[in-house]
This record gives sequence, structure tokens and C-alpha cells, in this order.
Amino acid sequence: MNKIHPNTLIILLGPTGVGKTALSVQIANHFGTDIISCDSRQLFKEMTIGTAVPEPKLLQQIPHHFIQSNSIFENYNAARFETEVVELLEQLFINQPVVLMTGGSMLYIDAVCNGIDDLPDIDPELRATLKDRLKNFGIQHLRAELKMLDPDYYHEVDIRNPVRIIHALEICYTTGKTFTSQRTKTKKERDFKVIKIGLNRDRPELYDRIDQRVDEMMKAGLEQEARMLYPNRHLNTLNTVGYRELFDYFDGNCTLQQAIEKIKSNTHKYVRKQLTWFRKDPDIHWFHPVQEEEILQLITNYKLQIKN
RNA sequence: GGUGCCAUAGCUCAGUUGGUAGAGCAACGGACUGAAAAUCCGUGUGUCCCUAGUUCGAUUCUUGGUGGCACCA
Repeated sequence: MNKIHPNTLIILLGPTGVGKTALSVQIANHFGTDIISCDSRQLFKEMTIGTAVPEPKLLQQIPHHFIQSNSIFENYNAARFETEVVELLEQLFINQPVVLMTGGSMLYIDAVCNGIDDLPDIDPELRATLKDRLKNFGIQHLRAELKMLDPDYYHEVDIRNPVRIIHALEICYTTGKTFTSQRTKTKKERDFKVIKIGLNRDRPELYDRIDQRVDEMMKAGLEQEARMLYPNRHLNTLNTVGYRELFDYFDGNCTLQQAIEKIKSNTHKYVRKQLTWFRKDPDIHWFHPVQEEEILQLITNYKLQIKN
């Protein structure tokens, strides 16, 4: 006799615009669970239209977590998300055998499933200093520094990627130890099971949905939303598809029409990047949205292999 | 109707003094454990409008079409 394992986290994932929200409602209603959003941009209360936050009606119907719960002025990252979700899951599993997490932020999903190494928080001033050095002296300068402080990581890292180099230096400076020595490369043990359900569509259909959604966002007032956020444009969180293209337009670098086209093609690019990441994960059970019924059946009949 | 210009990648165009071609955008692939909708790396996908000539060889030159644009009627 099959029985769904208590403390099971169902993860509904897939590229942006594929239609995860609609299915998540079905699954949540079916199991009577909360929904944990796994979206690194819907986290922020200052953004609504451009991040395609679910309708207020829907948010009232089913308890959601991590939707517009934080401010763009705080520092947020995958490690913090991991801690907070794991904590929340402990609470939710007391009353719910199954919890649904849905979203497309790859690293955040990975952080919840496998964990992230424990590292100290980074002083924002240190990061700013390193960024300054990158700007003034070039990436070679930072490379040389990393080669000295952590030669092992220097040989491992993509030395053309400034973000990686800066991060390693941040850890070296903050801890006084090499970054390498603090990279465990191990999965954390979780006391819950995971079922990953991937949703995908044919590329042209998906792109078409995205283009329509962008047009709808513009009708809903994305330009005004972006204009209000424009003064904070240099915050990392606002380096986001849908906003940065409009900031370019406000700066006079392109026409509104060009900005809209760019939002569309950059969203297409994001989709490809998401799929590249998801493709590597053998634990994902892939479906097309028309298979909604089948997915529900498979979950309820415990036919999907449960991954740990 | 006449004259002129144009026709090359999905789009906008460059180019070959005759040896089957390359940029931007788009598209596609990949890396990625504390910025991740971020950041970084890679890939040219082609009946060079059709036809008949000249030529060892034509996308390039010539003839005749077809389509588009402009100007003149």
C-alpha cells in the first residue's frame, strides 16, 4: 500500500511565463497546502507589475509565503532564503504532510534542496570597495589579488567573471581564510522529501505568451512603476528584466518601443538560461501544462518517485 | 506608362576589382553554492530573387523577367 511520505515538499518549477501559477492553485487546493514562492524578484514589495506577482484574489485564497515580503533596500540572497524556508517548512509540516513550493529561481530552489555553504555575511562597504577597484584598476588587478590569497580557487574559478572573483575576495577578507577551505561541496541533509515537477511548453508558444504578458504589463502601468523605482536604479535588485530596459529608455538611450522589444527578448534569454540549468537536474519530472489532470493523478497516487 | 535605384542569414544591412560570404540584433548552446530575472563564456543558422548568357569558374559582369522603393508623367 502506497502512502505519500509525510513531510514532502512538492516543487513546481519551470521557465517564466509557462503557467506555473494556475497549476500551483490546483495542487495547493488538492492537498490543502500553503504555497511557498521561490522567486527572487517577487520577494520585493516595491515591485508588482514587472515581476508578475499573482492576483490579490489568489493570494487571499491560498496562504502564500515570500511574496512581496521584503524590501529592495535590504540585502537578500539565496542563503537567507534557504534558512527562512527551512525554518518555515518545519512549522508548516506540523499541520500539513505536503507543502508546495513554486517558482523559477534556480539557485533558490537548489539552496532549499541541497543547501548552501555557511559563510559570514558580507559588509556592503567591502563589496563597494572591491567594485571600485574593479572599475579603477581592471579585473587583472583583482585576479592577481585572488591568486595570492587563494591560489586553489584562482585555478578553479572562471577568471573572466568579476562577480565570482569579487565574492571569493570578500570571503577571504571577511574570514581571514581561503574561500576554498570553506567550500564544502556537499549536500545538506534534509528531513523532508522532495518531488520536483517541471512545467514546459514549446518554445514559440512560450515566447508568444511572454510577449503578450509584456504588452499586458505595459497596459497595466509598468512604465509608471519603473519610473517610481528609477531613483533606486542602482540597487542590484532593480537590475531586473522589465525595469532596466525602461531605465534605459528614461535615460534617453532608446525609444519606448525599443525598450519593450528588449524586455521581450531579454525575457526569452532568461527562459533559455533557466532551461539550461533545469536540464542538468535528473530529478525533475517534466510535463506540459495540458497534462494538468495527469500530474494531479500521479501525485495523489504516489506514482512520482520521491527524491531526497 | 517612362526613368532610376534596390533585391545577400529570421530582421536591418555590409561585402566579394569573378574563386560559393560577414556584422549588429534576433535565435541557439554552456558555466554558475551567499548579486542568480544577477554575472560570465561559446555557436553563423545562407538556393547571395528567378532566367539565359560570357567564363575553367557568376552571388559579383551582361540579357530578359519578377517583386519593392523613389521620381517623372
